[in-house]
Formats: sequence, C-alpha cells, structure tokens
Amino acid sequence: MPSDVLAELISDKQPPDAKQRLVVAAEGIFAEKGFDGASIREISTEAGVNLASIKYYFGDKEGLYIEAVKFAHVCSSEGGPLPEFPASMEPIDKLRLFIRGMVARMHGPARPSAMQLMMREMAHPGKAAHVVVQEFIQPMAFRLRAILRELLPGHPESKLLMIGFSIIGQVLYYRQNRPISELIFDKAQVDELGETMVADHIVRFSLAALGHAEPITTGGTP
Amino acid sequence: MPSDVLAELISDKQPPDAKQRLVVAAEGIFAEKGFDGASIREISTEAGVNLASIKYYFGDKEGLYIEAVKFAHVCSSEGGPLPEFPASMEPIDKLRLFIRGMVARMHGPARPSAMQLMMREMAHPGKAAHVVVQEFIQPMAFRLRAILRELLPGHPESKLLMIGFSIIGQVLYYRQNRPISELIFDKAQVDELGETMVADHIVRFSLAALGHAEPITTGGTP
DNA sequence: CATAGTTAATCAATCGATTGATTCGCAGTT
DNA sequence: AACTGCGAATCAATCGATTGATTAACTATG
Repeated sequence: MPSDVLAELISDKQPPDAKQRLVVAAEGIFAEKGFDGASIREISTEAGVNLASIKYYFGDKEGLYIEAVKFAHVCSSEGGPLPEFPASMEPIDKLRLFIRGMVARMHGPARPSAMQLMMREMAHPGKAAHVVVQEFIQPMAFRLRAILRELLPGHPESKLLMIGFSIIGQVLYYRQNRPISELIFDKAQVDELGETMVADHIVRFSLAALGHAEPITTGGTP
Repeated sequence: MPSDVLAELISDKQPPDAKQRLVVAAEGIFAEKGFDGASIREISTEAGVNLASIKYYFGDKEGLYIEAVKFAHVCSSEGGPLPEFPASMEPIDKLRLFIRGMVARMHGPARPSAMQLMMREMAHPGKAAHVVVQEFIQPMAFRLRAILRELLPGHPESKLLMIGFSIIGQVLYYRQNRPISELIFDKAQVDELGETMVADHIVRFSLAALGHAEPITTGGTP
C-alpha cells in the first residue's frame, strides 16, 4: 500500500479539520454577503466539506454564523490585547495611545473579512451582536471612559459619554464608510489617507477639542 | 408637490394606487430586513396588492428596491432642502448651522425607516447606492467642504477632507450605532442624550477642535 | 372592442434541514 | 493476528418549504 504517497496527496489538501475549515469559509462568505445573502451550500462547497457537516458540527446555519463571528473576533484581536498603561502615565498620553491603537486595530488585522463581519454585525445587531460587544467593543469603550474620567474630572457622565462617542465615531467612520467616501469624492483622494495620517488627525482633532493640543486652525500656510 | 402626496402616502389609508403602496411597503420592509431578508411576497401582502403587480410595475425585485430607496431619499428630504446661507454670514456660523441641520435631518424625519434604509445602503453599497450618494450625501459633503475651505484657507485638501470626515463621523455615529451603544452602556443613559444635546455637543467639540470655541475641558464643576 | 390593471395559479430553482447508509480508526475479545 | 463492536465523521440523496418570476384568464374603464 502506497500509504506514504497517499498521505502526501491528502496532506496537500487543507490540513485542518472540517470544522475549522467551515468556520473560516463561513467568516469570509458571511462577511461578503451577509447572513441572508450567504447559503450554507456555498459555504460548505468552499470549505470542501459535505453539506450535512454544518448540522453535525453547528446544529444549523445560525450556529455556524455565531461561530464565524466569534472567529472573526479572535482574528481581529490577533494583534495582541489592549495595551496596559502604567498608572503613572499622563491621561493625555493614554488617550493618545488609545486612539492610535484603536485605529491600528481597525485597519490592521491580517484578515480584512474578520473586521468586515464584525462591522456588519454592529450595523445590524443580530443574535451574535452580544459576542462582538462583550468581547470586542465593551472593553474598548470602558477603557476609553476611564481615560476620559481621569482626563476630565468633575464632568457629568453624559458629557463623558458623548465625548467618547465623538472619538469612536471618528475612528469608525473610516472603517464603515470608506467605500461611500470613495463614491463621493475622488477614489484616489480618499485612498491617499493612510492609516497613520488618519490616526494622527483624529488624535490632533480630539485633543484640540479637549483643549490639550493646539487647534487645527494653526498649521496652515503661514 | 411632495408634501400632500407624501402625507397621503404615509397615512394608513389605502387610497393611492397599487404602485405607490408597493413602494411604501417595500421601503419599510427593506429597511427592516435588508434586500435578501425581505421577500416580495411579504411586501405585496403588506401593500395589499397582488404579487404579480411587482413585475408589472417594477420589472423585478431589484427594480422595486431601487424605487424604495429613491422614495426613502424623498422622505428624508421632507424637512426642506439644505438651507442656503447668505454669503455675508461668518463661515463659523455656517458650520454651526450646518452641523445642527445635519443632526436634525438624521434624527428628525417623520419616517424613521426611510433613514434606516439609506443607512443600510450606505453600509453595504449596492446598485442603489449611487442614488443615495448623488442626491443625499454628495450635496451635504460638498457644502461642508466649501464651508471648511472658507473657514480654513490655505489648508491642503487632504486635511479639509479629514476634518469633514471627523464631523460627519460624529453625526453618523448616533444614527448608525445607537443600538450598539445601548448594548455597551445603560440603555437609559444613552437614551437621555436628546437630539439637541447631541447637536450642541458635536458643534462644540468640532468648533473647539478648529479653534473657534472654548475647549470642552472648560465648563466642568468649578 | 381595446387597453390597463388585477387576479389566482403555477413555474423552476434554491433554500435550510434531515435522513440513512457508509467509511474509518481504534479498543477489546477470542 | 483475526475478528468484533462502537462511536466519530462523512457522504449522497432527498425532504418540504420558500424563493423570485411568469403565465393566462379575468375585470373594469373608456
């Protein structure tokens, strides 16, 4: 028996087990077409497994979807956990690093479809929304609020909330609305806004709004 | 004369012809479930017309969808066209009015599903995206850019672009991500942020960032 | 009559879900 | 070694339901 040759033939097929291949394929197709737009047949075909495997491993389509969202979350968190700031650091520097880190995390992940799927779930929260919120968004939001509380003592909670929304809103815009922006303006003009340029701008804009940096107005042609 | 026809369309009566009833029903159901999630059977049932009427009037499902998006655009523009500012007005006041107007337009329309459908099309641009962009988003964006150009002469276009995105990003956040925010924090805490409070905050935050208002830092408990 | 509009009925295709049979690897028994 | 039993995993095949699309017959108006 040419078991060695056979093993090689099999090995050049996808090595991971069928369950994992299903999750990977599902994450990509769900991200591209949404829950309703994707079919479990297309997913199982792309994964190279039988259709019935979806029921076997995940129960039904929704179970597979939830696992795909969870997988997208771990993929997007691959760049390491949120950095811990030393308590001695100035809150203004914490905020600066926080914004930079969030922008990097939004634009950085090796697997773009992962972030795309999470954004989809955020735009139209379904039965997997709590996973995204609890494990991805909520930690960021609470950390930002803590920084703002430290930076702006004595301010009411509602004001801190809105300031946080203003910062997150800026960061999310470039992830959620870039295709639309390219329709409005020149695609080249929008595409030349690199990740670092966007991050620097959001930091400057937000810090200036909070009175911890010079306003944007300065810096034009003298 | 949109206002009369519109009022009649939105009313729960059924006097208008089948074509308009179909558009109204489609706008609501497409906004709620998306293009793939909605079925033309459900739409025709809610409209109280026969299924075949969709083919008769719109050709196919996609034709009906495009008309529904156009209708949503008309509905959301119901509050009148963008106000024209006198050329003598200070650009800083133009910007203030612009932000207020945009927030009001986002949260104001009598028919929430109209804005919801347009947001859906913006999040995942399809074959009706150009309609939303061309007739709804683009005019706003160009007007904002003109104001910023006037307010910040000599600044490079890329910087004006990012400043505009920072402002629009804040405005859009409350429309796109409110349900998620309610999952992160207390629902009551988020809901108490009224339209005027949000508008005032965005104006203050943005003007402060541009150096035309006192930074947010001031105004805490003394 | 002719045209516009409406209707019920049905088309082929695809959907998610499910079945029963089959293969495979591995422990336990003889 | 040979056989056996068992559970995990995979397979082709098909289920009923629903999808978008279409037809032909019908009604009403001018």
